[in-house]
Amino acid sequence: MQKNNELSGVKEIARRANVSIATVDRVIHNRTGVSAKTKEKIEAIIKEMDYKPNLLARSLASRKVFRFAVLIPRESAETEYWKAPLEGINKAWAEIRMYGVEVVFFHYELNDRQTFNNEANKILKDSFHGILLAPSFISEALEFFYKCEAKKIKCVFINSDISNVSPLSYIGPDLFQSGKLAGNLSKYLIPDGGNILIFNVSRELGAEHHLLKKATGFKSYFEENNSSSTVNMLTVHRTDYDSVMAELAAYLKDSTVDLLFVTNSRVSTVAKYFETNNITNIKLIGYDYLTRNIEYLEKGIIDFLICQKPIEQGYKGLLTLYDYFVESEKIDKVQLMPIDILTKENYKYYKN
Amino acid sequence: MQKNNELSGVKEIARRANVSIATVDRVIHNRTGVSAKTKEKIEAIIKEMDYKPNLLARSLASRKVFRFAVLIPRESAETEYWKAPLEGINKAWAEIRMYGVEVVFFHYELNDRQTFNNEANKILKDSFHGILLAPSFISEALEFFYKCEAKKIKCVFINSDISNVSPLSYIGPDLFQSGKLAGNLSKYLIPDGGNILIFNVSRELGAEHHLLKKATGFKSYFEENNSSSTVNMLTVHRTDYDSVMAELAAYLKDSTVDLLFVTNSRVSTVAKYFETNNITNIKLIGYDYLTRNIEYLEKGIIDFLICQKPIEQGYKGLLTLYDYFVESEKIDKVQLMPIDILTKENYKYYKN
DNA sequence: TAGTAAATAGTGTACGTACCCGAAAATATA
DNA sequence: TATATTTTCGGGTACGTACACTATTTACTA
Repeated sequence: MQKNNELSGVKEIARRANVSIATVDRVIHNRTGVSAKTKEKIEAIIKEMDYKPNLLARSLASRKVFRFAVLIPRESAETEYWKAPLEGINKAWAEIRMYGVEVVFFHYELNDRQTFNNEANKILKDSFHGILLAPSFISEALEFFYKCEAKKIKCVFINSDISNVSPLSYIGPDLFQSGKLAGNLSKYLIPDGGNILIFNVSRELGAEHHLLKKATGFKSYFEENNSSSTVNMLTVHRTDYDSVMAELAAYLKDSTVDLLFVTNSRVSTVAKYFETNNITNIKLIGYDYLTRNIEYLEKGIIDFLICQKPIEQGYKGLLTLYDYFVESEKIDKVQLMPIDILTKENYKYYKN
Repeated sequence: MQKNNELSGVKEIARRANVSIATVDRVIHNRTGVSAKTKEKIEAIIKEMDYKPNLLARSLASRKVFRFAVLIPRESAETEYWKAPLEGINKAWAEIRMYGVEVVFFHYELNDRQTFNNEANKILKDSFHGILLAPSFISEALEFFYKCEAKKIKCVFINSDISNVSPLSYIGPDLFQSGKLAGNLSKYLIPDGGNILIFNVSRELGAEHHLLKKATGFKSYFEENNSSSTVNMLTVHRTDYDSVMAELAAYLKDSTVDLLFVTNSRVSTVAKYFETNNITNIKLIGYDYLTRNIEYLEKGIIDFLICQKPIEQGYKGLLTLYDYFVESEKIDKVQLMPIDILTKENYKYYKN
């Protein structure tokens, strides 16, 4: 069996247009050096043939290399979350490296905004075509983004977005809706009229903006449905177990809570507290498919986990840069991730 | 910026081994015509260099074509379900056709097992390297599978599996667990001790085996949890609205039902019945992200939809054949799909 | 109108691999 | 030893595209 030897490709275009391959090449890449007349003719033929360049041959012949930087938090002792996007990025890289894609990784600490600046500056000193970043710290990320724009470097955001700014694409959850879904799920856990606590656990204020979006979405569910539930919010600026425990204990001493919504992956910290103190009457909703969280989901201490495909975010993030540069495709400005619900019953089948 | 001009590729291997490129090529594809000594030497060098062939160049230079047949149900007036796998297949094909992949489609009617045989025979008369099929009718599919095995044609199953048979891969849901999850979801909808009805809607008995697996899984949840709920099952061998309606009405006249579990995408038919008859006190769980189902999910008539990534099933199905033949990768025998839960709140973000 | 610069078009090689074909070496047969 | 066979290997071209380099045509200047 043979590959389709139908006349196709630049050679056939050249033959039909009575020009050389090089001329066809010129109009395809719309370079200069072709008269308007021939250009028009060739373009017509290309359209008529519905010519699609052979990407294999193209990238084989091209000596071009695209360099992408990745700027995301380092996986921390407190949460393994960022392992997932990294895994997705590496998977994508493996698929496209033969097309001439180079990737350099830069990691900052989620509880230290200065490290973001350090890594960002390293990137700016080097030379990259595109950057895949998690803009955890709004003002720092914004500053960096503008510098990139000035240098004509394309950015793709993952995990959380920044308002009023337009990267090549945002790939991640709709944070508001994600929170709203959490609110909705509460109706399956407790009757209306209960006491609900939104619990934010985050060291850096700047990295917290996306948690607040979730909280807002969560609250909106109750407002829109004229719920008689009471929804309060508590924020802890420490992420270690003892601090979280202390703050939570203090709160629970004065107030009754029927359902607790943790706005990020730190839900396992709360679950651990519930477990050690034998608290079984508070329903618990949180985020992310992490081993520690799954453990508590399995045990029934966490009732629902909401997940947003972190691996896929990384995977799509790098592929988006690739599509833009190598395949020069038009890119969706926003690529929202699904809002997945994990329970004790279905988590085994989840693909992060 | 230039591509890595580090010495790599067959040329470098040939240089190091003091042989020609052709000889290296011979050992790579372990063809005959190379002395044991040189073969050994070249293999050592390949290992040492950790040589990875450039797939682009390989497939560009290769004149090989792989022909795959796709044998799945035609999208019917009653359910658009099979549009989704088809979409996934076409997406995958678009990505790999430049690697020399040909795909021919064959469609059978889900309510007529004879059409399966007709199409299957067409496939056997032609010449294909691999087949992607939905083995809806067990005995017919089994017969076809054995004929393919005899002709050394590789098969990939999607959507439902057949026991005691080993295709190249099965890509689809774990039907038992899927049903079990549905059972679990019931606890969020009705208190324990309720009356539950499993409802199968399927014309052909043979195409129903995977529905029964779901039903078994569903029941197992109640057994394992020592539930006091009553679980009955009803099967209708017509798929048109009037027949379904009649059967259901007859059943409901004699029995009270608190929750109804429809084992396939026909749940919208039931929902329509509920809507027109203003039945609001029966919770409804069903399958698949179809426009009609989503409509009733939005309206609150369907409470949960379970989805199993039909598009991805098709996508992965074709890619699996491709990986096996073109990239000669080792293939996972079973590729289970996630069991996704859709509610009114999160369906908008679902990727089928 | 020659002479020159600018615009336009063509030729040829390279990318990394596959594979045909023929040459050389090794072995077998006479 | 001469010839025929077989085994082993190298040369060279092709895949479809990119691009550097060269050749031709056209337009412009003096």
